[in-house]
Amino acid sequence: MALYARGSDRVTRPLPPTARGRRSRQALLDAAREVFARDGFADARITDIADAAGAAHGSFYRYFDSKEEIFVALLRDLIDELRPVWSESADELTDPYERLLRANRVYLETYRANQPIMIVWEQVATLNEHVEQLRRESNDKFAERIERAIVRWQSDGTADPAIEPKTAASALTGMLSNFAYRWSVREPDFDLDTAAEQLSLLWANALGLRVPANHAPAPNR
Amino acid sequence: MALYARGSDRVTRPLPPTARGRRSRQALLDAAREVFARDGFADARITDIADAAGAAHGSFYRYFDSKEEIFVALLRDLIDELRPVWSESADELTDPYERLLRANRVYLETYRANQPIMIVWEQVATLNEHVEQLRRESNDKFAERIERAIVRWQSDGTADPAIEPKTAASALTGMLSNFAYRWSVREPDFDLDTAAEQLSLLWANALGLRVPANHAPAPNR
Amino acid sequence: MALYARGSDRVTRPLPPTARGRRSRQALLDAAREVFARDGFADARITDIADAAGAAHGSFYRYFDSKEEIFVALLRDLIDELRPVWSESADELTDPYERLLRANRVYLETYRANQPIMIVWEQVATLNEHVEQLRRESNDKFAERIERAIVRWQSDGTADPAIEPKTAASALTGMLSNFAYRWSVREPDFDLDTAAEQLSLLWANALGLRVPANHAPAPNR
Amino acid sequence: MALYARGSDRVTRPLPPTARGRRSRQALLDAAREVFARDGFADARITDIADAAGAAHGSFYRYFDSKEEIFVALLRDLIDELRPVWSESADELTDPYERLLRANRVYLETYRANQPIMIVWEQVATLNEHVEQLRRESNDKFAERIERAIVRWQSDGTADPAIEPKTAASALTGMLSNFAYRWSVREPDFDLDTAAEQLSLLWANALGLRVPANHAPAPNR
DNA sequence: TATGAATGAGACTTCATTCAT
DNA sequence: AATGAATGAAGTCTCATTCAT
Repeated sequence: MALYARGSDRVTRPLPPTARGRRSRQALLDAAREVFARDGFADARITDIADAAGAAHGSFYRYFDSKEEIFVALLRDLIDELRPVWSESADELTDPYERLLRANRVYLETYRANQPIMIVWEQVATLNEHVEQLRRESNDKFAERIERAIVRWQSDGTADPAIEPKTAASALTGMLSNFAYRWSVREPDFDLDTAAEQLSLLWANALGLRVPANHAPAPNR
Repeated sequence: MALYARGSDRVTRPLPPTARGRRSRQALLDAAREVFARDGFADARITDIADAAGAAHGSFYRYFDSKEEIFVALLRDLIDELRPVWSESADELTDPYERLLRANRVYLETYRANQPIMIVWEQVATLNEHVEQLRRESNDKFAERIERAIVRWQSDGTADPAIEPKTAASALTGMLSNFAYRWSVREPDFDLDTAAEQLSLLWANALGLRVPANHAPAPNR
Repeated sequence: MALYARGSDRVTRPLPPTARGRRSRQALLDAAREVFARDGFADARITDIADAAGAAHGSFYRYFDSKEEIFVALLRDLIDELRPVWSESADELTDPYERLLRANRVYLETYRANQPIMIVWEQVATLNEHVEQLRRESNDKFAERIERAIVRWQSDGTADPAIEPKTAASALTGMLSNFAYRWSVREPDFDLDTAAEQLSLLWANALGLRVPANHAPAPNR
Repeated sequence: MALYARGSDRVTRPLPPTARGRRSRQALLDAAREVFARDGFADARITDIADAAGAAHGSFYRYFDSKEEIFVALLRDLIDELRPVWSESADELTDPYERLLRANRVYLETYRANQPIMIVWEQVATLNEHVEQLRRESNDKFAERIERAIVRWQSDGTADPAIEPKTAASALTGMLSNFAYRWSVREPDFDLDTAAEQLSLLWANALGLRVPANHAPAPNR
């Protein structure tokens, strides 16, 4: 298949030299996002993508070698848009719960904003090694950020020392993404605020963090 | 949703009347499980299934109309094998944590025992409405069991009353299944005991349950 | 294919020796008529015929070798039912027009009573040599009867001597059958009396026969 | 029914944009006419059509979706060729019989010139709704022309007023087409002149038109 | 660069017919 | 005589990819 350079850099073909070429390439990418979102990966046909881009069938192959390749290129863009999710936020909220809540909100918001393509990403990850790896890296970045936070909180004495940070980070971020997926599929209009609070509560509890009184929802029932 | 008749009769077509026919059908099912596990759904060819069953090409169609249909029939069998996961266990462990731990272990064990086909199920669920529904039903049964338990524990005063049981049950069972999936894909030989304990700890904490001292792992690091 | 003995006798397999066998055979024939009428020849499947007869798939082949064979057997029965159409009627109506009218009525009635299978016969005749021959024979018998009548009428001085009897008989019986077909397909409930009278009028005129005043419809418009 | 755009554009898919494409499409149409004429509709295989056109298997599907579709496209061309049959002729022959004779001759000539494909058309019409409709439209145009003529002749006092024009037109054109079909199948080399005269005589008589003495064949026998 | 035509491997299905019980 | 399972040839259709213009 495609060959990878070390680390996270992939061999990518250079962008087209002419402006016209770059426009065509971008049109294909835009069209692809639309078509994948609508039809899923398996059912998307290259013809449809070319049609949607207003390009001839054969033009596709000037820019991309295969359906997989354009999908990966698409994901690169998407991953950039997801950066806020896993990048250490610059702001310095001191309260751990507040930070969790913010992170979870951002995650859910981003997921929802990109729902259809996120779902397809999920699908393709199960079918394609390369895409799986991209997802894993993206997941991992988020998980590593959480893992580092857990370690910090444990050394602060803020978090339950019995927790194994790596496992917990993986499990909790998994909980989040799985939740986002399930609810997107079932009830695309779920109430984001409530969901973010409940999930944050579960996280905080799970890690043994203290939840500020003003955030503890009214007792149930 | 789907209603089952008693015993081995399922809705959909009746089993073949002769023993020979039933043997053939079963051979196809066994072959299908093998082929799906090996090739995934999309790459599995009906020809391969027939071949693996030692049957002629066209014989497949005497018993199943399509790849999807045999896959669903296969899942029906699998779901029966998963019953212990979501059926209320008869035993009367009184300690909530103990019960969580047991449930999580059973889940992980079952998942691992059926790893390849579980992974394919996960994949197909994203591609196919009918299969997605089967998965959802299976998930829901487990989640409902957990939800009932949370409600009980909240009324006991054992669990955090701020937790919304339905959301929590969905999130926590999702965490479990996502974890099982991720680890199966990455490290099929992960240590099941440790994983079960860590996950149970997270669950217990998340719900506000007390963890018996003998189960709290040694402090980290 | 099947071998024919001389003349109109065909080699036919003997009827089954046991009563049960004969019943099965007949059930298949009845079922075939129904299925052919419903689905046409090309779309009728042997399975369907067997099913409709309440017989097992394989039983069909004990009695018939192929779809064609059962169709021909079916036509044999049908042709018997059509005998009144082409057999010289015993009664001695003296008036030529009266005899035409009667013949045409009988034809249309018979056609209509057997519409669906007649239409299929028409279809199969275009596809299958053997069936075409049966139809031709059936047509020819009718045409020959008409031809003989024309000759008689011409020697009587009742019919236009310029008419070539063979061509006319073929053309006019063709007109009749084509009319029956067209109207069956378009307006299965066409008014038979009116049609018979108009057609007879055309025949009589064409042949130069005198139409009795009481049969001449009121002038048009 | 179906509306045609001007010139060679038909409803349904637009013609290929490039000359090469149009050549390929036409090659397939030509090949199809040949294959259908040789094998009939049911036995014609798409593969054979592609082969006969010197095209690859899959190329067929760039231009036509199915065997039926190409057959219909073929008929559209054929119907254009049949136009002289049903279009009111410009010439002003005053004698009704002369006009009948000319119309019948044109019909028989055209039928004979396109014999093989006409026969297949006849066959397919019995199998396929769409084709049946095309045939009906074509028939109807001819019948309507005759119907108008009958009405005219009746108001002239030239034709038998007892005739119902619509029925007669349908019956007589049916006679013609049936005759053409029967004789094409049986004796492809029938004598066209004689047939045309006999048929015209029958028509003229049937309608009560006077036949010019020079056209009345010598008395029979 | 762009276009759209051409290719052909590959999978799916159907169903008449044969066979074992 | 009857049953229903098994067979496999035959044909359809799709679509990623290559090519000629």
